[in-house]
Amino acid sequence: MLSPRAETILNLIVSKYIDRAVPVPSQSIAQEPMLGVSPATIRNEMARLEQEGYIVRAHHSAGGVPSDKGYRYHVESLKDVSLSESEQRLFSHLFHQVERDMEKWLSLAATLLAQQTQNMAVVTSPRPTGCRFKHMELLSLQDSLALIVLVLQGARVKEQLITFAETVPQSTLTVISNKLNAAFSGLSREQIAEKEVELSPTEEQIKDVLSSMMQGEDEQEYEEPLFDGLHFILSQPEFSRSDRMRSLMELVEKRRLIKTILPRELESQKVTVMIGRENEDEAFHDYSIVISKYGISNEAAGTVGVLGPTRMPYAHTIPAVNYLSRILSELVSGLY
Amino acid sequence: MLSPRAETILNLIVSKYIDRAVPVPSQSIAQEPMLGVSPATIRNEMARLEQEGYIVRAHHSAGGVPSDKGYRYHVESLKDVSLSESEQRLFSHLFHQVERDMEKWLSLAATLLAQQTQNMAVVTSPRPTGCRFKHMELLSLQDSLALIVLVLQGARVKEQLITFAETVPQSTLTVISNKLNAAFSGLSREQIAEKEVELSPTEEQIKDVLSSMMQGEDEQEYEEPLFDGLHFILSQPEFSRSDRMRSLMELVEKRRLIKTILPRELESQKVTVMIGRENEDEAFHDYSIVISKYGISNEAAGTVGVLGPTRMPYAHTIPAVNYLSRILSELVSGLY
DNA sequence: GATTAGCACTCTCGGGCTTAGAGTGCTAAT
DNA sequence: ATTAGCACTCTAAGCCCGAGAGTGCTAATC
Repeated sequence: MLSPRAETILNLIVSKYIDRAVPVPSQSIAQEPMLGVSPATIRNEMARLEQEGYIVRAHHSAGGVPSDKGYRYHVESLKDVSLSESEQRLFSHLFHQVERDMEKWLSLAATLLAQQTQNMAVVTSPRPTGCRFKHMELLSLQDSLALIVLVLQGARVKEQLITFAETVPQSTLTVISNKLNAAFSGLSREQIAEKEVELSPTEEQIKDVLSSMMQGEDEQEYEEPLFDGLHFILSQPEFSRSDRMRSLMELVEKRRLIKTILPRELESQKVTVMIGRENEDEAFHDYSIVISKYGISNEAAGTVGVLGPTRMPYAHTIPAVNYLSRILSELVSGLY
Repeated sequence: MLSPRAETILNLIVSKYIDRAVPVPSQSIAQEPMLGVSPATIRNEMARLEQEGYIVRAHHSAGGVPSDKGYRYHVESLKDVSLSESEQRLFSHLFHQVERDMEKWLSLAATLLAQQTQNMAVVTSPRPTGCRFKHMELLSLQDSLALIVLVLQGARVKEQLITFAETVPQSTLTVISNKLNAAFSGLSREQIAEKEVELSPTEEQIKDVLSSMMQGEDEQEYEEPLFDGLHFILSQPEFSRSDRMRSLMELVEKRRLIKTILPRELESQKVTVMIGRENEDEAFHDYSIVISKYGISNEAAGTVGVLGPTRMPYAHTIPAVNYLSRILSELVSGLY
C-alpha cells in the first residue's frame, strides 16, 4: 500500500537515521542519485509518510525520524537477508578455534554479537527442561566435609559442599557413590524420589542434597545470562543524557530482561524482533530487542539476542542473531 | 601538626561533604554545637587548611571540598574503627544461612558490601597459586565424545569436552580414570609432566588436556571478578554527567581494575585504601579503592574491595571490607 | 592575641531575550 | 505531477542580568 517510491524514501530515512542518529531532512534524501527528484517532492512524500504514521517529527518543522511502525516496515523488508558468506566463514572459524567448552562458546557468541551490532548482546545457557542424573562423585575434603560433584545429562556439572555428622573416610564415600550411581543413572528428580532403595542415614543425606541440586537446576528457569557490549550501547547518542543511561543500567542490573522478556514463548529457532512499544513491558518501550531461541526444543534451549535503542542496525543485527543461534544449536546438539 | 580544633573542623568538612556532596560553607560548620565559635573563626581555620592542602575550593569564593590529602587524613584517623557488634552478628548470620558454596558466599559478600557502602563492590575468587590435582572423572557422552571433570585441591571443579579419534566405551574410560587418579593424585602440573607412566595414546591425549586445564588455572591470575552495586555508584552525584558515567563503565568492562589494581601486592589481610591520585593508574585518579586480600597467603588468596568516587563513606567502607575479608578467610580455610 | 561583626567583593546559576540557521509547508508556476 | 521560491516555525547557542551564596578583609571587641 506504499508506492515504490515512498518505500524507497522510507527505507532511506530509516537507514540514514540509523547511522547518523539525526532527523533526516528532505534535502539529504534528494541528494541520493537513485531518485532524480527535488527536495520539494520528497517533502510531499514525507508528509504522506507522516500522516500514515511511518515517520514522526520532533517538532513542527524538523526532519523525519522513523516511528516504531517505520522500523517495523524496514525490518519486514529484510526478513530473509542473511549474513555475508565471508562473515559466516569468519564466525564458524572463530567457534572452531576456541576450546570445546560451553561457557567459552556462549561468551564468544556474546562478544561477536555485541561487536557486530554495536549494541548489547545477551546470551543465556541452554537449559535442559527436566534435568537427568548422569553421574556423581564424592570427594573427601576434611574429616566430615566432602564435595559432591554432580554431572547432569548434557555435560552440565554442578558442585556442592556437604558436611556429615561424623567422620566419613574416602573409601566409604567411594562405595556410596558407586551405589548411588548405579541406582540413579539416567533418572529425573521425581524418579529418584520415588525409587525404592535401601539407604543408610548418610546416603539418605546425600540423596537429599542431590535432589535439591537438581531441583535448583529445574526451577531456575533461566540462569544468569551473559552480557557483553554495554559500552557500545552506552556510547550511542540515545544515552548521552545520564538519566536515560542510568535507567538502562537498572534494567540490566535488576535483571528485568530475564524476568519479563526471555521467558516469553518464542517461535522456535526463528528470530523475533520487538520494536519499541511492541514490547509488553513498558520499561522497554524505548528499546528494541532482537532475539532467538537456540538449542533443541523441549530438551535444552537457550536464547541469544541483542538489546538496543529502537534505532538499531537491524540489517546487521537480524542476520547475526540468526546465524549465531544456528551455530549454537549445532554445538548444543553435539552434547546430547 | 594540625591543631586539635583544625582537626575537628577538617573531620567535620570531610564527613559533611561525604554525605551531602556539596562544598561545605563555614556557616554549616559553625552550627555544630561541639565548637562554640563564629563562622568567621572557621573561615580563618579553613584558609589555613586550604594553604596546607587539606581542602580545595571549587572557585574563589566557594565552600571547602576535601582534597586527597584531606581524605587521607580522615582515613588515617579511623584506621582501627571496626564494625559495630550488631552488624558483625548480622553479617555472620547471613553467611551461615546460605548454602555451603563458594560462589554463593562471594556473591553474598559483594552484595553486602555494595549495600553497606552504597558503592560498587568487587570480589575475586580465592585462587590457588600452583593448583594441585585431586581427582578426575571421565564420562562418555557419545561414541567418541567424552566429558572430563577435574577436581582440584580446594573444591575447585573444572570441566572440558574431549573428542577421541575413535570410539571409546565408558568401561575403558573408567579404567583410564582409575589409573590416572592413582598416578596423579596430589601432584602439581609440573610433577604430572615429569611423572613416568606407561600411557596409551588415548591416555596420553587425556593427560595433555588435563595439563592444559591446570595450566589455564595457573596462568589466569585472577578470574572474572564479581561486581555488585553498579547502580549505587551510578546514582552518586559524581556521575550525573554522562561522560563520567561512561568512563566508569569502560573501566569496569575493560577489566582495568583487575589488570592494574588487583595484582598489586597487598599487605596480607590488611585493608589498603588508595585515594584519588594515590592510585598509580591515571584512570583511577578520581576514584578511591578500599581493598583487602583474604584467604590463605601463598595458597589461595582472593581480594575483596570497594570502588567509588573519592567522596566515599570510608567510615563504613573500611570496617566492612575488613570484616568481610576476615569472614571469607575463615570460610576458605575450611576448604583446605 | 584570638575572636568576631560587618561589609564589599566574587562567583555561580537560572531565567529571559535574541539571533542564526536549519528545515518545513504552502503557493504559484512549469 | 513536479518544483522553485518564500514565509514561517522551531531549536540551539550565546548573552545579559539579577539573586543568592559564601568568601576575605578590616576594624572593633573580648
